[in-house]
Amino acid sequence: MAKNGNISASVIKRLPRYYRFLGELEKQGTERISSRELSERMNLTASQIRQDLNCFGGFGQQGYGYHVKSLRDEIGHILGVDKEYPTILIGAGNLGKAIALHINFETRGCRLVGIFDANPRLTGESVGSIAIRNTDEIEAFCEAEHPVIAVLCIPKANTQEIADKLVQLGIKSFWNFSHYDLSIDHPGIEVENVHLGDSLLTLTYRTNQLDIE
Amino acid sequence: MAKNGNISASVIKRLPRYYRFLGELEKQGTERISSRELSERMNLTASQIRQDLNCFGGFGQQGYGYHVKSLRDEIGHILGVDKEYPTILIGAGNLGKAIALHINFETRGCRLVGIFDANPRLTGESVGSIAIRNTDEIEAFCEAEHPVIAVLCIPKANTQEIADKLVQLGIKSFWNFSHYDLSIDHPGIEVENVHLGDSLLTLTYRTNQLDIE
DNA sequence: ATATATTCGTTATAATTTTGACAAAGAATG
DNA sequence: CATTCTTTGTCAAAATTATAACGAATATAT
Repeated sequence: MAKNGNISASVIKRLPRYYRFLGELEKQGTERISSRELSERMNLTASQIRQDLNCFGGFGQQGYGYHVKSLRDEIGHILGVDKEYPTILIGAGNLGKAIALHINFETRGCRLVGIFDANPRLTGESVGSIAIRNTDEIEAFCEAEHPVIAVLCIPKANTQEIADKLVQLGIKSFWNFSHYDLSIDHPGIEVENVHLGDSLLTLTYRTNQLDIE
Repeated sequence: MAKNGNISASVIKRLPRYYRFLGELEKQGTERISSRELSERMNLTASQIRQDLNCFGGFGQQGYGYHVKSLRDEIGHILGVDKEYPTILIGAGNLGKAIALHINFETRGCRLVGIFDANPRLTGESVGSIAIRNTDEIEAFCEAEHPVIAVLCIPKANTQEIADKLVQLGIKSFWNFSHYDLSIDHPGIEVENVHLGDSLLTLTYRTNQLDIE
């Protein structure tokens, strides 16, 4: 049933959104849904939904549609929400703290196990239930806990250096919030750069266009 | 020179990144750069860079390349970094505060002029140099200050309702961090949904693939 | 001053992504 | 139980996006 070949990035980017919408439907008690109805709610085409889902398998049934709970479970499994990748966060400034508190890592296959900051005055302070450790403890921590994912909320100047070091320590994936385009040439390392500033700038552009047109 | 027709979203999304890289080059004292050299630094093709830039005008010169400072200024102008759109932020929780402090609004054409939260215990508290006001003051504030952009850092349950109200009060653009896909049907309203959870989930997926393949 | 090398802007080609069409499978109806 | 309706999965077409190719303009070197 699973015909997972290699899935394009465009499809992958839509999966979490399907997962969310199906979650809402499930919460509302909806048992089944057709691609047409889902497409209306999500503001895309039914054809695209069917084609996206068929990258992974025939989850639907002709004349019926999709069973909401089963489909959501399938997509969740594909995304890996049932994993528990040990995750560390580097940089406990405003953004780092907010990410640590605001993001539900557990429901996304991650378990936040450590927070680090270079500022010794933060050492010992807690963010939620997790104590902030000093950056120089990272190495020992990694050797003991083997984290797989690192969230980077650090200034751009240090980012490449720290990331390279973390690769040596076994980190496989980076969720990078620093104002720096991280790229790691090693194969088998994944990077997700989040550029909030870029996101805002595209909105400024579009706001600007409203006035012009 | 400016042949700005209607530019595709794919191009727009790359502009802030060009702007950043050119800023770095300028800071390093680089005066000129060719599309080839820039493409190597940015990890895309020279052809794409030339085609992207030519959506807006011929900023380069054969045999020379692009003048870094001029090109950066042009792109900045296109994006609207020289604007001063009055911007308000709703929701002064962890994420809202972090965004207010962490994002440099001024360099992106925005001026953060007000922060609001429904929790009365936060009223009067300050984030950076801006006092938190109670949500019920939004209406009067908008009538006095005419903000154009709203940053939403609020729970998903209230998002649509608050956004609709803000549209009535003259807000044109939304930078939406709530776990809700905001869509406004009015023409002339722009929405940039930022789904940090979705971003993490795509990383979980890719981390998962590393193990499988 | 001439020749050679660079590099852009633009057009053509290729690749990717999205949309549309329709047969087949199953559900609903009378 | 046969008929009609719904809706999927899949294939084909269209649209979009990215890459390559190349003439023309300019810089650099001899």
